[in-house]
Amino acid sequence: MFYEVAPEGKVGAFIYDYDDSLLPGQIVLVPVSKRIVPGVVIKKVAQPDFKTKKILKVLYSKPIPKHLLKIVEFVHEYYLAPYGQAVSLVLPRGVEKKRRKTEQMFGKTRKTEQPVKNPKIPLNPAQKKALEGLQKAPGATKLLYGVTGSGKTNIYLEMALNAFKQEKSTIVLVPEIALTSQLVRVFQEVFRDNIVLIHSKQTEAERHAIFNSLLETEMPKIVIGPRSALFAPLDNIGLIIIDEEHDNAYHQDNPPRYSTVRIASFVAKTLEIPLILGSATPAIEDFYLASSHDSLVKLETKAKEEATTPEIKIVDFKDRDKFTKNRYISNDLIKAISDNLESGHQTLVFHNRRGSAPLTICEKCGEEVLCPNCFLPLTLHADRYVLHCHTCDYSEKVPTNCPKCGHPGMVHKGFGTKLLESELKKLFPKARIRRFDADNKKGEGLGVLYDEVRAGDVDILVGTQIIVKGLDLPKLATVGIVQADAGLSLPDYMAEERTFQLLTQVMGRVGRGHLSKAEVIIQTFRPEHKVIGYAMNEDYLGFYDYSIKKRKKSGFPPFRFIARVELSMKTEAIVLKRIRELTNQLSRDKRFIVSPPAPSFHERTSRGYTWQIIVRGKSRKALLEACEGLDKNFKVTLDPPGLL
DNA sequence: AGCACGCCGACT
DNA sequence: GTCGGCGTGCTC
Repeated sequence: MFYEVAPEGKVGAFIYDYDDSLLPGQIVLVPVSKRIVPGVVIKKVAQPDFKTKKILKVLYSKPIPKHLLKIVEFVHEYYLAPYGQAVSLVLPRGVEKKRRKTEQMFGKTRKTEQPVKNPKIPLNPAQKKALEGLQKAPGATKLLYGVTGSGKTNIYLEMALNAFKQEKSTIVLVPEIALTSQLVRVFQEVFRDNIVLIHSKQTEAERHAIFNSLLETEMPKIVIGPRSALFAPLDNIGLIIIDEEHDNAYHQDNPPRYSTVRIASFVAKTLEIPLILGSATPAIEDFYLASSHDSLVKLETKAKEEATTPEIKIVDFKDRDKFTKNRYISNDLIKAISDNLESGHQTLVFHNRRGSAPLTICEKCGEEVLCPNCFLPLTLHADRYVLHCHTCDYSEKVPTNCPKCGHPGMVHKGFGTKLLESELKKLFPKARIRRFDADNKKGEGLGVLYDEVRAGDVDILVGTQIIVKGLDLPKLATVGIVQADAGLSLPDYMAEERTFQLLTQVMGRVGRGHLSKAEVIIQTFRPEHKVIGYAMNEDYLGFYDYSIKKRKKSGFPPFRFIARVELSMKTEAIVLKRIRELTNQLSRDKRFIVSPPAPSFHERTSRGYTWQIIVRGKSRKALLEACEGLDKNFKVTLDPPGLL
């Protein structure tokens, strides 16, 4: 008998033969050229007119759930991903490996299960209304726009409980499990050991074991995990929840590039189950889609009344009178920090740039020190006195003389968290200052820091965006945003949305009802900028309105689909020639808007030059067809989560 | 991913 | 003319 099998890898689906009969979705081992790789049986086919190889082994007698096969098909078509890449999403890493015998994680029968006690989830009137709204909303995908502190988790719980009572499983997706301990805790209180957690610290073998148990079990489960948890091999899914649906972590940035929200929406539609997207700052795209499908539910009442509204102060960076004590830290922020030190409160100093200085240039000839591999500027790390590449990890000693003209005067431009840390140390020598960003060593995890900060062992916390996701710091009185407009001038239609979300998140660290004092100090070169205004007023709806009009006018998502087409070649001349030819060719098709060629973010690598164009079209089908026909040298990314 | 094939420059 | 560099395309 002959079967179409999609093997893992950068290949399509092939036809093999096998003596016994097989079911679509069975995981098998097949030979592909000289390698042996795992793959999934797609379907039975007629004998082809070429000689086929044999399926070597059947790894699982039970096929993976049908919706996972449909996901493979969907990702293949919707993102133009090779079958093999799509398959890699639904198989755990190392399925082909033999594992030592492990304890069954949970049994097949009801007896071994800890029953859920009959819990009553307290819902306030606003939450009840929102729940009803979600239940009534048409279609599968629904957006729960709930302001911070409105209690979205209780609604998730109630819906998951309803599904559970009907013997159905729920998948709860969170951006990063480490930062979601609160959500996990409340779910555990209700569902006990019916919860299956997936997190990044699990080993390949542990994940494999989880895969096996989920595939085997017939009991309803609550699977909580990052984006990959969407591919849990559950047969009886009744509900999918994506918390903080706007979060960047829901986009996979290595191939196959996909949006978790888009795939989940597809799954919900095919299984005819609800998908709940929850956020206080939904992605502009998703808010638009939800409101035009009448599936938007608003929850605008805060559950806890004690929460204090923060006092917000804007400091114009251009006004040097406000920076007489320090170049980067305003007098207002310095005053706030000293007040907090006196009263035993904490201050968070936020700046989304690591290192000491992002640029090192020769003061005479202007030569920039670049990474020899990536050709991107090297960042100064003054504590170790090295220049470091944040892209490839290359590092070198700081040159004393210009590598080009030999002039003995290199200057460092710009500033990062390490510089802020040392400035703060000078200003407050007695304060306990802690910096936290991606430069921290392994083992110095967020958890350790979090405990330290909660215990009150830290006075001033300096950090980048990794510090601000979901932390609840009871002694935090002031948040200082060092340069709120950093990132607003990037040539990317997503730049404003990302800045708004980041600012909202940073500001949200304060005023959570622990202290009577809650203060945000926003330093910016552009105090008049609309986005900063919406963020400081916590006006998501205003920001949405402003953004959607802009998107409509300029023809960006959700009004057009985007494809980014990149070309890498060894010489710049050839790249330019060929990408210009492509631009002209695509521009002739009136269904597309083609941006002029621009150097990619990683413009030069040691292997060559990369340029890109952005193609936009109202019809995804037309866009897919145009991209499908391109020469293989062109690398296509559909729906890139940004242009850079 | 890994490997064969084939086109082009360098060299005995 | 031959060796080998690597760019290109295929794997059922």
